[in-house]
Amino acid sequence: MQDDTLISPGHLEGTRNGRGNVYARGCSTRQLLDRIGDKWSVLILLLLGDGEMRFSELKRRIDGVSQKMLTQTLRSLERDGLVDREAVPTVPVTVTYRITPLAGELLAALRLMMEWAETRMSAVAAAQAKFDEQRAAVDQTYPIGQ
Amino acid sequence: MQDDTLISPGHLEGTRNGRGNVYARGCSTRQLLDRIGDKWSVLILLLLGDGEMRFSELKRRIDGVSQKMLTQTLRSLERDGLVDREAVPTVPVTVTYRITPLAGELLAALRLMMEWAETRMSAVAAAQAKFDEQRAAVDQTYPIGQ
DNA sequence: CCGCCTGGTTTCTGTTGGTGACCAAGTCAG
DNA sequence: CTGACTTGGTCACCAACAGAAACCAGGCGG
Repeated sequence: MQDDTLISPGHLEGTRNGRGNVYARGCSTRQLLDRIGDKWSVLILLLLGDGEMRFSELKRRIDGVSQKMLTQTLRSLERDGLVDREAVPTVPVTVTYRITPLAGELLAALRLMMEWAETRMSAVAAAQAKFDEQRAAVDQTYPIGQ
Repeated sequence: MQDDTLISPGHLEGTRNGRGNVYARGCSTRQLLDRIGDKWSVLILLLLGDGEMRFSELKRRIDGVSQKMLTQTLRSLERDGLVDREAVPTVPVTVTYRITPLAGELLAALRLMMEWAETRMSAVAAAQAKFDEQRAAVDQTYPIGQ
C-alpha cells in the first residue's frame, strides 16, 4: 500500500493515523463516525451544546425525530460518555440531558461544520441543480428506452 | 442519499441560524447532515483531502466499502459539488476523483473532528466500558426473567 | 476466443429507521 | 374510585436502505 499521492506535510509518527489510514476498520475516526455518524447524534449534541434540555423539549425542537430514535440516540450518546442523563422522580418523571466536557471539546468541530453549512449550503444547492440539469440534458439526448 | 432537491421554496425560516433551530427540517445544518452524514462521505472527503485518487485506490484504501456504496457516495458528493470526477478513456478507463475548493473549506472541520477522535476516542471507549459494566450489574440484580 | 483489467450496475437479502400502539407511575377532576 | 392526562420510554411491525456477490462494457494481450 504505497502512497503515491504526495502526502507531504507531516507524515505522522508511527502508523497512527491521519491522512495515512483513515480507513482501517478499527481506526479512531471510523469509530467516531460509527457512533455519531447517524441521523440524529450531531443534531442532539449541537442542541445540547447550548444548554441542558429535557427529553420532551429535545423531541419538540428536533423536527422529525421519533421518540424511539431520540431515546435510542441519547442512550447511545450516554453510553459513549458524550451526554449525561439525570432522571428526577418528580411528579411525572423529569429527565434532563446535558453534554459532558468530553463532548464539549468535540462541539467546536461540529459548530465549525454547522457554520460551513450555513454559509456554503447554497453553493451546494447550486452545484446540485447544475448537475441535475446536465444529467437531464444527457437523458434527453440518449433516452433510456434503449 | 436521496435526490430530492430540497432547496425548498425559500420561506419558512426566519430561523436562519444556529443555536436557534438546528432542527428545522429545511435548515442548512440538517441538509448538510443529510448529505455527508452517512457512513462513507466523510471518510472519502478526508482521504481525497490529501490528494486526488482513482476509484480503485479509494476502494482499496477504505476498508470495507462495497463497490456499490463507493460509487453511490462519490456520485452524491459529485452532485453536491464536493468532489470532482474526471474520466479518462485510456486503455482500461481511468477515473480520478478530487475534492473541490468548496469541500476544501469543509475539510478543516472534518479534520478537527478526526483529531478529536484520535485523542479522545479512548475516553469514549472507557466511558462505554463503564456504562456496560454498570448495566451488567443492574441486570444481575434484577434478572430479566420476570 | 478466452480471460482479465477498470469502473460500474443489478439482484437479493439482512439491518436499520420510522410509525403507532402500549406501559409505568403519579396526579387531578368528577 | 374511575378515568383522563402527564413524561419518558418500550415493543411490534413495516418500509427503506446498506452490503455481498454476480454480472456488464469494452478494450487488450495471448
